[in-house]
Amino acid sequence: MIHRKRSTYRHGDLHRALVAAGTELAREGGPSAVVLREVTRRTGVTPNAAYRHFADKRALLHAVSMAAQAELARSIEQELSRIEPSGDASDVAKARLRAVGAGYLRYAQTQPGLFRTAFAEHADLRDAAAPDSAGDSGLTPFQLLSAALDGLVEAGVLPAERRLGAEFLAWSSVHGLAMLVIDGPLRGLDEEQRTFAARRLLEMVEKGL
Amino acid sequence: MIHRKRSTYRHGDLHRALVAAGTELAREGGPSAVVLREVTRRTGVTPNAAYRHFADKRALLHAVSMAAQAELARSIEQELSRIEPSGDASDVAKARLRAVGAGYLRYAQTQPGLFRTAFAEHADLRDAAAPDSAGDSGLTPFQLLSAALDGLVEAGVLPAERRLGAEFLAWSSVHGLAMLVIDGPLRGLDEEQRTFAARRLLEMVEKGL
DNA sequence: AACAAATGTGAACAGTGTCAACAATTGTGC
DNA sequence: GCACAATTGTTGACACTGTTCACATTTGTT
Repeated sequence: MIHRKRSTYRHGDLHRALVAAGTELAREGGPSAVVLREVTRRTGVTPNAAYRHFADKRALLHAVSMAAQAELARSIEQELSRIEPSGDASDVAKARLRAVGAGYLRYAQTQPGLFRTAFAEHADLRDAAAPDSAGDSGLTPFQLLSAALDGLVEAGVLPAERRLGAEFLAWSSVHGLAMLVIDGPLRGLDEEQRTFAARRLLEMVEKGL
Repeated sequence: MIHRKRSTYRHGDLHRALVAAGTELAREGGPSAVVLREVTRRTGVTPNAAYRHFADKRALLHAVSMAAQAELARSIEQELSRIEPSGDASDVAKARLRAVGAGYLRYAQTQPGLFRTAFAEHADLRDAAAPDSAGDSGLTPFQLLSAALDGLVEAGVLPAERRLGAEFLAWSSVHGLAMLVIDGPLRGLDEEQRTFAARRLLEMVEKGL
């Protein structure tokens, strides 16, 4: 067998390239669309090359999931940056919590494939604090939510004794709406209905927390 | 080629048998575990036999999903049957809404594989009203929730102007908690923490609706 | 310069969903 | 009764997937 010099040796940053290709696939078709052979195909490399950087297909998908969570974090951060510091501290604190929810929901609707990928493969609570899944601020979606809730307590809006486990309640509500809207039974709602449902839901959380 | 009499002809009710086998697979390993060839293997039939009853693998999975929703409905119904009619009508109405949520969450934790299957394949709002996904009472999970909310309005607990879209809010919260607990980042919570979170969540919904 | 580690390729295997052609059973019109 | 069509299953094949093992080539180390 003749072997000439290979041009595609030492790709340079194959790890990152594979994650990037997988992310694009997930963006278009969700977690099931990220198939190992297609990822390597798009990267211009042999299927087995992926095994030098990831133990499994699952490991690759996990990396893509982390990247998706980071994008989600940036969506939240963007929403947070919109709010202007008014005089009332409690109003600002409330606005920040709503911004977290709004950013979460906006990302789910804008990038349903990646959103589903972010939570498809079993993510641990450790992942929710891993730097891979953090946005530009260095905080993960979960940490951004926690910070908003802390702010609510500091501003005196939320009693301290209700703070414990509050992220679970807020997260559940928003996450559930996102899931039901993008591929659950609430799919097919038009833009107006969705924003209405989102607003009502965030009001419910604020009131019922 | 010699062809003798076949013993496995006219299975009788292959359609139902396939759904049953698929349901068992989903129960053990979630939606990804229901693989067409294994389903037919367990039913003692050739892979292609399934194509006489289902257009696709997706169609088979959809049927399993409907069956899972029916089981979910029965879990809710069981929880509803536990509540005794006390004197106060508003207390009963509130208890019924909590029962719907409790049955939902209990099923998600008891049968995570089937629960995930119920909402894995894109379910329409039509499916939420289809008789295939109804429990013994003839109502689907969504319809059971709607009925509970109607009861809340009748009892004067929930103002009528807040009734519109209320199922989406309640459903989102409970569904989100279920998802996060069974394979989301909230996995690993022990029994006590889960029931605590469930109680707090249902309180939040009742208060914030 | 010799050698080991890292990073890619090639060939192969079991397993999957699906299709086209065929066969056996069951039902139907005369 | 009986030819004939519809139903329901089987056989064989194909393209595709994730993964393993052996091998080749490049890069880093002593």
